[in-house]
Amino acid sequence: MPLSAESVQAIDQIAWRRNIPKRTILQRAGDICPYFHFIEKGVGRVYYYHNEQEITAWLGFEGQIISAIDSFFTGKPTDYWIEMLEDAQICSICNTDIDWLFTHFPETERLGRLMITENYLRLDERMKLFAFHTAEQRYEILLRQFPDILQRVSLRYIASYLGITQVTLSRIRAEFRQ
Amino acid sequence: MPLSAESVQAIDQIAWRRNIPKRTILQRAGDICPYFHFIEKGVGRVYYYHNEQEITAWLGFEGQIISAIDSFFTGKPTDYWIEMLEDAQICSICNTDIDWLFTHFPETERLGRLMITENYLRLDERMKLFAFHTAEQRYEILLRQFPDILQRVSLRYIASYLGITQVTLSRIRAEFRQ
DNA sequence: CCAATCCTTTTACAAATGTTAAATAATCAC
DNA sequence: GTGATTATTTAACATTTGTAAAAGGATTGG
Repeated sequence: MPLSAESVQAIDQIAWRRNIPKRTILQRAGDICPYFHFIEKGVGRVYYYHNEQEITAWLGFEGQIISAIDSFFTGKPTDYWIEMLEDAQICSICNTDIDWLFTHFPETERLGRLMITENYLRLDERMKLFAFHTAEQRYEILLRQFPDILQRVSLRYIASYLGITQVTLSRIRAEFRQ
Repeated sequence: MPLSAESVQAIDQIAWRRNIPKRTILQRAGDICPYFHFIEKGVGRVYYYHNEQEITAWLGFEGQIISAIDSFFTGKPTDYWIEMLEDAQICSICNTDIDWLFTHFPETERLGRLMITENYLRLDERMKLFAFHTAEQRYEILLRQFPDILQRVSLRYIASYLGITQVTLSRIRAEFRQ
């Protein structure tokens, strides 16, 4: 989507680009100024605790956005942690800056709406994946979607992202090898 | 959110309000101009076919929006059917009219963004419901959320919405009666 | 290189949910 | 009201997934 030079300059002003090493925690649960992070390089995971277990809610790859998206929208402290799993290059924008941007450069509001819409559709896909596919089908679909995921993300995070235990994932993989 | 008189008038022009009887199909799979329907009275369900079975993807009550929301956003033909389960009062807006509205009345674009955001958060809730709760917990939570749902929606639709078979739902209900 | 730690697989068993079919209950059309 | 249809429950059995514990592999820091 094309933007005017003024809007682009404004985005440049509020965006914060940087390189960060593997295992950096991009965001901690409890933060009240959540960022929206655009991944230029690297893989990250969004997770939170449920019954003292880490649950991987989202995996983000190059060209995608990774964010504690509920908190980003509501302005309340987030329950999510965000960790980069590889050395990464990240471009972040704080949500108060986003509000400023939308108010002063109305055309960016449309961009924002379209980005939320895109995320909505991805979440809708993920919802259908859970509602109507077995664990094995979800694993196959994930591999097709991200062919290099096995080299980049450890199996316990993948299991958690698929909503199954590591034991079940191991069983599925054992089936596959036959 | 307050809107100017001009925006309100424009919305009035494109909105289509009407009463429809129980069992009316609001939208058929394959349609290419999907509507977004605001429910003023009644209950509706959004469903689609998966392995020749009807799957209830969404239930909508008074004050909520019901829509083949993927198609509404993408402009592609929808796979969803929408049926009202009670005599209902509906206010519908076509997505091409929405685009016109957003372009000519920029303040409505913010309203649109906030509405999508709200729907995103609801879907996120539903996602977590599936990922981290048993069928029994999902049923309890649904009853708390919509206390009159048992009088208004038949159990097979509820089972489908919860992502379980009718048999499993019956078992859960039998447990409850003890 | 080695010990410690973390990651993954395997095993045995338990619990949850699905499948099929039949029985019962409720609703609808005439 | 009555018969037909639809909705819900129950039963028996199969399958999937979870839990806990142990064992084997891989990785890391000194």
